[in-house]
Amino acid sequence: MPADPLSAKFSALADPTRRAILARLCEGEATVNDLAEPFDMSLPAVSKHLKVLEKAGLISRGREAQWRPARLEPMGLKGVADWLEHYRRYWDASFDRLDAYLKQIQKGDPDGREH
Amino acid sequence: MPADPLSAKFSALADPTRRAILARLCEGEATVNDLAEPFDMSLPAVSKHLKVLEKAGLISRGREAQWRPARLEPMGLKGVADWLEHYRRYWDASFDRLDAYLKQIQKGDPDGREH
DNA sequence: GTCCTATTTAACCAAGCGGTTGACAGCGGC
DNA sequence: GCCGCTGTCAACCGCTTGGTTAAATAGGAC
Repeated sequence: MPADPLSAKFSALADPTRRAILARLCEGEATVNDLAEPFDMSLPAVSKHLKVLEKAGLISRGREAQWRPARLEPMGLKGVADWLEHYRRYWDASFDRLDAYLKQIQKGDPDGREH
Repeated sequence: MPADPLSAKFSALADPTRRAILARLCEGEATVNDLAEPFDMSLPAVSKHLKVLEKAGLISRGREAQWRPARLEPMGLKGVADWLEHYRRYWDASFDRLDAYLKQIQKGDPDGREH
């Protein structure tokens, strides 16, 4: 893990291929070949993606004969979730306002003149 | 917003400077000069960071005379939170196991032989 | 108009990223 | 030992990123 784990995690997640790999790993362990199968991409490319995910602490890898299965690292995303949690109140509040507005419309007050 | 909003958001968040800017904007609107003040960085650099955040839908900007104040876009992070939510059960489960293990230790069963 | 402040644009640069191909290493089967 | 499979390493390439400086734009004050 680098000096700034949070940046590493966000950066790792900023790629659709890597997010798809994570989604696939929710179903259980997988080899590099398994993971590469859905993508139009060479094996070394997938291997690099796995290394990024591993360095970010989002997956871990085992060794069974010539296979190096990858698995989800369950606590990996917790740091991201904790960071996000500080901001939850902003979109919650915003959603509440939107919700109130929609209820106002239903009452036949589309301009929100009531407030 | 680009073709892949989620990637744009994660990518925008993968920079400590930009996360610090978001944190600062929690306290309210701020001008580019305000935002640049804590950083050892030129103004155009901050301006670029703001553009990244804006394109990711995490902030929006106004126009008041020659100032272009930035403010938090409340719903901006919701997409990220929704994506993360799918994975919550993984770290929750992991935490529960850790919790159970700690309780086991307290009971004087450090090797977890009970299970 | 002229000056001052706030901010963006343009051009540039070094470093990193995402991909490729080709060679190499680990391991089981024969 | 040798083949075949799985995976990584190394070198390379084009594009993006995060920063710089210098010049341009926008708007208020005078």
